Amino acid sequence: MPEQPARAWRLVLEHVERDLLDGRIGPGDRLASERDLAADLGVGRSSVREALRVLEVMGLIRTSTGSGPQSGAIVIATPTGGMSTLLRLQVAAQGFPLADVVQTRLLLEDAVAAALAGQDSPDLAAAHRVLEAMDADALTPDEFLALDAQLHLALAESSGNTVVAAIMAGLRTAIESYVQQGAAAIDDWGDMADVLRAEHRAIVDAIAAGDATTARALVRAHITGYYTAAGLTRSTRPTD
Amino acid sequence: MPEQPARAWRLVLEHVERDLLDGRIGPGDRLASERDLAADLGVGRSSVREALRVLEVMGLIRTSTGSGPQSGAIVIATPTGGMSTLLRLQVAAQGFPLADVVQTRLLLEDAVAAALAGQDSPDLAAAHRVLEAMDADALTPDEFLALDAQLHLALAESSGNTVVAAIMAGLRTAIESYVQQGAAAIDDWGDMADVLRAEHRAIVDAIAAGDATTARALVRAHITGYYTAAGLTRSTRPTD
DNA sequence: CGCGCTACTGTGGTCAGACCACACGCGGCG
DNA sequence: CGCCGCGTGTGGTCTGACCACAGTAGCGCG
Repeated sequence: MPEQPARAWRLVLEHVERDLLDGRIGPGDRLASERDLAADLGVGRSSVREALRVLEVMGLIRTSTGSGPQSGAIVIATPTGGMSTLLRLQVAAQGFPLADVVQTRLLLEDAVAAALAGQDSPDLAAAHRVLEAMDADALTPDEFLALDAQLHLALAESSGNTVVAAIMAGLRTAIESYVQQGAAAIDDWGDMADVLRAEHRAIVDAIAAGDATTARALVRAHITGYYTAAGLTRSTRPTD
Repeated sequence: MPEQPARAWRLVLEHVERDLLDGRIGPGDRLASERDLAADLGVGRSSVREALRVLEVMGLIRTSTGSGPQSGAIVIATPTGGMSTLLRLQVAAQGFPLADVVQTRLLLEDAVAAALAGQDSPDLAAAHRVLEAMDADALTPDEFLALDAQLHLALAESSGNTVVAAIMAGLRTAIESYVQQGAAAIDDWGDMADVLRAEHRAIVDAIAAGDATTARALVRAHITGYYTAAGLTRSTRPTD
């Protein structure tokens, strides 16, 4: 073991993780105040803050000012935010090629569709609500894409796997700016929106019918089709 | 928009992300010094540090003391570390049920095996090296499991999808302590190790033969088999 | 006695300044 | 010419201070 030089903020991070693992604290509980943590662990308050900042960005805690039961750092464990931030930054820093992100999304969407189709009575209520919202006529591309993201996320959540849902949301966020840029490159957005609407309904119908094979195929065609049209198969730059 | 109260550290985070997206900085480049960043953005140095700490934990930068070209904060973009930390913490905070993590891993391993089997000449050199290392007789369960992780990771990396590889490494880390605990619950570890060795070779052989269907089936059996034996199908506690 | 307002207390958020250990690199010394 | 030492800039940490904020306790008034 290289025996890290025991950075103070890491001490705090490990302390909180230990408390979580041992069940001393859980979702909804308050962490000790920054000043108390600093005193307990023998580190400066700034080091405590650095650790809490990490936990906050990762979606583990929520911090609020003021006093009372709702103030301070509270364990929330909402993975989506942290996953989105991580993937978005990694894509920005070129740690993740765009193509790999798209491919991974394809893989997960495919699995989600198959899993849902295999369920006895998949909960498609949320998906149907979004489908109806997407029928509105006066949607801008950004609004439409936001609903599109909501639909795919609703399907992922219905599949019951929180990890897959969080990763999919993160992947989606990571390439959001690229997708929006791609939408601008599409000639007739109205046509494309109609095509996407039809594809969405076909996918949901196939899932409802329990036809996993068809659902998978439709999902693959839906995603690859859009990305090809938006020119996302080759590397693009988001802003310039 | 709720218009966040513009927290100072977030300003720094967005500034760095912008620089990354616009290509002003990239892998290998140095960030401005903490003091310079603080002065440029009009925030305190502690706020800069909180943002950099987040970037460091997420695997975006590496910081070193001293002077010279290798000192300071350097963009590295190694996603594995950040993904592992995120997933591990979320599991610890009960944001991710263990079952979902296992299921997601299964899904990804399955896809990796199929993708590799579909390649013309998959690069299995790394996998073979690990296979040989696992043949050693005097391996403790922990050592064996570490090699096992290395093998699965090698396969994921060979598949060429960095996102999938990073996520798989992260999932593996997240449940590491549970897996180790499960190993202790297995009656005859020597037998189990032999079974695992045989399964590994069968998987790699199926991939080399280009038999995707067999490879998928073997992978599923391999993983579910071990998790069942280790009692990881129901919720367990890592330490008590 | 009861209601409402105020001041207090404890929280995170931020900044400024100080000190340390460290590593590079330049310049002087042998 | 080579080597050693100190200067300089870096992150790492701590301290202390101040702010805004929210809940609460207590006081004063009706």
